[in-house]
Parts: sequence; C-alpha cells; structure tokens
Amino acid sequence: MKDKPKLKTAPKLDDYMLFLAVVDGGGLVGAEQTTGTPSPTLSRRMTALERTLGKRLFERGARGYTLTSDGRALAAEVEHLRAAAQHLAAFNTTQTRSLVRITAGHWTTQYIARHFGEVWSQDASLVPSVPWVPELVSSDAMVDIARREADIGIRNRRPDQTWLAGRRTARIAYAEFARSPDVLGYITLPESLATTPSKRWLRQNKPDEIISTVSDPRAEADLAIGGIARVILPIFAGRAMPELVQVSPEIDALTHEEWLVSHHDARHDPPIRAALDAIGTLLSASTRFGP
Amino acid sequence: MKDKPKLKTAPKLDDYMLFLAVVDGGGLVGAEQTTGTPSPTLSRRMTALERTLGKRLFERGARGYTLTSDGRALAAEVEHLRAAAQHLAAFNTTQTRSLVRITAGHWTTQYIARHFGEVWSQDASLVPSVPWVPELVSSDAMVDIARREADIGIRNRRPDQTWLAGRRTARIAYAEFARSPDVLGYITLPESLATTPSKRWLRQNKPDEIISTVSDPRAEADLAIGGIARVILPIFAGRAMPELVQVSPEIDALTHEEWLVSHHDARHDPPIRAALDAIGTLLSASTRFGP
DNA sequence: GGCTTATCTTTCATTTTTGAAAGTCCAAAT
DNA sequence: ATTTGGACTTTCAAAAATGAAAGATAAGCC
Repeated sequence: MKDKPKLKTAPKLDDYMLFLAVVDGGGLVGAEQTTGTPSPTLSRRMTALERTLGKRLFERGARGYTLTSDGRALAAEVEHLRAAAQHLAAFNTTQTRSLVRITAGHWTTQYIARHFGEVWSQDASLVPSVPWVPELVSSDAMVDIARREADIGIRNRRPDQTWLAGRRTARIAYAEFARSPDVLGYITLPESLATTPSKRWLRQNKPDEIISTVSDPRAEADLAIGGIARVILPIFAGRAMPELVQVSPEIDALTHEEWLVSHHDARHDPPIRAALDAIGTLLSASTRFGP
Repeated sequence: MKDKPKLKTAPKLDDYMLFLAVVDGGGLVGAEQTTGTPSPTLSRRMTALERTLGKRLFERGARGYTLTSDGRALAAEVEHLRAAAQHLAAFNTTQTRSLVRITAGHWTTQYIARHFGEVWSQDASLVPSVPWVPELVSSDAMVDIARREADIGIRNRRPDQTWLAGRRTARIAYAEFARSPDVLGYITLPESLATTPSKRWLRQNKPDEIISTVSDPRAEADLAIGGIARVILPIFAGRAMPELVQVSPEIDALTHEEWLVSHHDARHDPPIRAALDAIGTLLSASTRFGP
C-alpha cells in the first residue's frame, strides 16, 4: 500500500497470543512447537510487538527469551485475552462442520438428496477429512455466488463471469412423461413461475394443450402420476418415478449441459472442495441416466 | 510459503474484532469509519472469517450486512474478546511513550543527557508527534543491536554488518586535559577496563607516565580537576569542564569519526526515527565543538 | 581450549494481503 | 420506467509477511 507514515497504536491480538506462547515455552523454539509458527516468524512478531508497544518485553539470550519486568506485567494482563480466545475456541467447536450451500433446480436437488448417502456418511470412519454438511436449496433463480447466496450452483450452462469456476458434469435431456401413453394434454407451472427453458418451450410450442397448472414442481409430477396429464421432465427425474413412463422421444430443443459452479476463490476452501468432489461424483454417475 | 493443504481452524482474533465493527456499523462502510480499514479489505476478512468458521454470519444486501442467526450467536460470544482487547488497550495507555535505548561512551552519554532538553521537551506543545523517552546506557562495549540490547548505538566507526544502518555525525578529536599546564603524569583506567582506543593508546605510548588508575570515567576527570594528573579526553568533553584546560595539541592518532547506528528495520519505527533525528541534531551541533 | 548443541537472526524467494480504482447490483428517488 | 446513489466485490499493482535455509552467537560438555 502507499507509503504513508502510520504509527501502529494497536498490536495484532494474535501477537499477544504468540507472546504468551513464547512466555510459556521459554523462547521461540518452545513457542514454535505449540503454535506451529516457525521461529523466524515468531522472532519478527515479537520484535514488532515490542516496537508497537514501545516496551522491551524480553531479554534475548543463547538459552532463549526471558521476560523483562515490562514483559511480566504484560503477560499478567494478556491472560484475559487468553481466556477470551479459549472461550471462543470452545464455542466454535460446538459446530465443527462447515455448511456448504448448494443450489440447483428442483429435480437435481431431489436427486442429490436421495443419493447423497452414496458419497457421504456420518459414520466416523467414512467422514471425509474435511467435515462438511450440505445445505440444499432448491431454486431455479440465478443465485448470486458473488454475494454468497450460495457456495455451489448447478447450472445449465458454462459460467461466464470470470470470478466463477465451473466443471461440466453431465448432458441433461428432457422428454414427456405420463401414467400411460394414452394420457394427453400437459400440466405445467403458471406463466409467472415458468422461468425454466422447458416451461417456456411448452408455452411457446403447445400453448393450446396445457390443460392445468400448479405452483409446485412436486405437485406437477404428482398430478401426472394421478393420470390427469403429461409432464415434461428431465429424463433422469422421470425414470426415478416408477409410476410414470416416458411417452415421447427426447426433446432435442431442451437438451443442455449441466455445470457445477463455484466462486473461483472458494473452490480452494477445503469444505467446498470436498463438496464439489462429492456432488460432481453424484452428478456424473452413469446410474443417474439409466440401468 | 509452500503450497500445502491446510485447514485453518482458528480465525485471526483481529477478524473477530473487525466482525464486531461490521455488526456495530451495520455494514462495511460503518466499520471502515470506525476501524480505518478499507471496505475491500473488510469484505475479504469477513469472507475469510465465515469460511474458516464454516458459518454464514451475514446476509449481504444492497443496504449493507445483516446478521444471520449464526452471526448473532457469534457476536454474543465475541463480547468477551472485545472486553479483553479493551482491557489491554487501557493497560497499554498507561505507558504511551516508547522507550528508546541509546548506548554510547561515557562522555557522549553525558553530553546527550545534559543537552537533551534542547531537542526534546515534556511540554505538551513541544512533544514530538511520536512520544518517546530516551534510556541512556553508558557503555563502551559493542552492544548487540541484533539481539536488541540497544536500539541506537553511537560508535566510533561505520557499521559493517549489512543489517545495520548508520549516519556519520561528527569527527571526534582527543587531547590531554589538566588543571594547569604544569601538571604532569596521567591518570587512566585499569588495564582490564581500558578497552577504548584512547586508553590503549596511552598504555602503548606512555606506559611509564601513568601515575594512577581509577575505575570510573567520572572519577578520572574529577581527579584531573583535583590537580593530581592529566587525563586524555574527547575535546568536546574536556571543554565542557571549565576547571580543566587543554594542555596538548590534538592527538592525531586518536581522532575518529562518530556514527549513529541502528538496526536497518528499526529505523523506520517512528520512535526510533524521532530519536535518531533528535540525537543526530545534538551530536552534529557546532556548539558541541567550540564557542 | 576446542567442539558440539541450542537458540535466535538474517537472507531471499515466494506467497499473501492490501487498498485505490473500477465494476456490479439493487433500492430509492424522480 | 429511468436515473441516481449507496454498498459490496473484483482487478491489479504494490507492499507486507512468511518460512526454509543459512548465518551468528553463546553456553555446555568433554
């Protein structure tokens, strides 16, 4: 940053914790063992702490650091900070697992939820080294990964913003499903909710054959199972419902790719890395698309 | 550092304090005002805190940040840390001035002590913007600036270690002083203490004329004032004692430069910067060497 | 007295963090 | 419906921090 004269009036709180580690350990080597911070870094941090406070906290010798009287006085005062930091650490361990928010369309979310046990387990021996839990959010809206509305999005095209990273997982095909081939007419969502390409396609291509609407994708499928009309579904979702049969060939106009999308930075975050791997495995599984 | 996978289990304590500032301020802009930390930095630090804890602490909106339930829970817990940090800040303000340890030979130390008021004042309107206090240590030993035995050293030659920074301040000349020109013989320090060039010179050149020794540089001058013998002094020191007169020409063999020396890193430290400027002004003053 | 060991400091290449400027998005105002 | 303003995120160049390796120093041991 710009070279502007700045008197540091407040040391880093972490430097106080490192200070205590040096005190407890009798020197940099002892503190290195307890904190994992290398001695050269500790040396600089202790020097910076002394400089910022304007106090000589240690006498430095061949046998390690020993406290000055200023150092002993400070150590007594920093115990409050140690207690507070330990309190926070204890609080944080009450929830050790990272929540990873994953958004996808309804049927993809359902598929993930039903098959998630195949790639994740709460059993201690199977839990991945990075503990995480999925938070599945069913949404067709383009959620804002930049503003952290989701950690991972499953989308129907390659991400085009440069801060997003994406991996193609599958090719998704659509077809008509019904209770039997002789069921005619279509059920779909109201026009205001018909935001997906498949809903728009139906309204554009067969508007006179829509005989009913319902506001919920789950209910849409239930009504098709009830024999009232046909429904257009991703084929992997339709095949997952034994009461329905495919009653048309694939609808080529609706076929699209499926992309697993995350923020460029976040994908290095271990819980998100682990989630991307697990979800990617699920979405790419050959069993998802047929026997 | 090496690219090794590392799950950060403990956030920076300062990030918790920034978190509280964001909570108090209702967003990044409010926190920027109270902490001075720019919004882009705060944005990243809050994202890093969330990632490290595996919790979503904020909902992000066009009107700033609002806390999630996890965020509210954490904010309550972090109050302990806020209290501890405030306790420390209060403790630190009990000693706001930086102690700058300056080592020099006896006579230089005395000169600085006597004239220090010319470049430094406790008066509020004259105190420099960087509060510091000198800790003068009279020592002829080569103190270890690397191991922080002193912040500033006044030496008789250019520093040769690369981690030291130096500024030449004066040319120091020596001569014999006595109560009157007819006083003969020399007083000096015992051989074991005669570590300075001037003492060694005397022992090498006029060993048979040493008629007495004393262990203290101050007493050495006092005895000369008492008329017992001559003493070899830096001319600026001799002239500062009206009871003594210079009784020899300058002793060319003893003339040397004077250097103001500090650790390379430390000289950017404002208290040390201020001390170097003040001491440099004193040592270079023309009044130090003559009428 | 010389050698070994322990501990701290410095070098140097690499990584991380920072902050000004610019970009993005949404709510409020017109 | 459009424009404006506010708040957050990203870009990019610069600054700061880091840690392995090497250097420096002193105490302990033989």
